[in-house]
Amino acid sequence: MSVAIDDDRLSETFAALANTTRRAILTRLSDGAATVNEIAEPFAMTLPAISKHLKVLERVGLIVRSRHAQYRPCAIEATPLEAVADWAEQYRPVWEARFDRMDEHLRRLRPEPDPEPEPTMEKANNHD
Amino acid sequence: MSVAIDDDRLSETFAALANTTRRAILTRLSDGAATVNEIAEPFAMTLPAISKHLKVLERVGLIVRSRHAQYRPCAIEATPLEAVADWAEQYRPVWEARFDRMDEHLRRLRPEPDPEPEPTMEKANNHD
DNA sequence: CCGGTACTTTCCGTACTGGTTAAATACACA
DNA sequence: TGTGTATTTAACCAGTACGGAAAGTACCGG
Repeated sequence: MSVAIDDDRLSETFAALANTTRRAILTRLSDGAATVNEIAEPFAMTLPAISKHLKVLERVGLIVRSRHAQYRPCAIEATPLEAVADWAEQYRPVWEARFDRMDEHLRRLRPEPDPEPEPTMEKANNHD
Repeated sequence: MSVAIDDDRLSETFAALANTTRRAILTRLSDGAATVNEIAEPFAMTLPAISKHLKVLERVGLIVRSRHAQYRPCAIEATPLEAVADWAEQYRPVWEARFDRMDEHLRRLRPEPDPEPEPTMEKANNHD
């Protein structure tokens, strides 16, 4: 099941996850939805700071919010994490074969008595 | 195979991945190691900019570098991506069970106000 | 209306990011 | 030695991120 998302979106998602507080909030919410005050309680920072973190998480779709009286309960929405997992999984073959690549490259850079005059490296560039 | 890394390290890794150029570099390197000039070639930015991106990737262990004459070839090192995949996978039950956690929470948040004054909001200095 | 609770917004300081240009470093080769 | 190539460092700048304090908004209940 591929849930690939736009490249910029993926950047924003990674940026949202690049913060221990925000990841801790997601952990908290995976146990069930909570209000802002409930979420803030374990953290040593002010409510506005938490509010801003929630805004970041909401912006990338990692949480959804509703309203009930004064309360603005938050629930986790993990779909973007599936995209993150999918993105990382594409490198599984790389981390499972974790050797050789540098050696192979050095072999190309430093040919033996091979008649290759310069280390002009071919650009096997199938990216973009 | 669990490759959990510590929380700050994970933040740095996510931060390193929160940039399309750096992710494109990883894509390029998954096809094989390359020198800095080879890596820079497809990008519309100067060499120093690429050099800094490589430094970020190296710092979190996403690439390793060696030296050969003037060349500083880079190779991908995908182990941190396994940690990222593992971290995201922990939320699989959440994204697979798309039942409504919000509803359940709203049910718990019944209109009974429960007026308990809780002014406990100590602010230490846990900057992240 | 008022007062209280639950948040959010605004403003501000500080620090980091991502890019630039110019200069420095490192190495190979003639 | 000097020149060319590969790459990094330094200095700088605009924009953004993360925190706090204070003020603003929204809703409820009397």
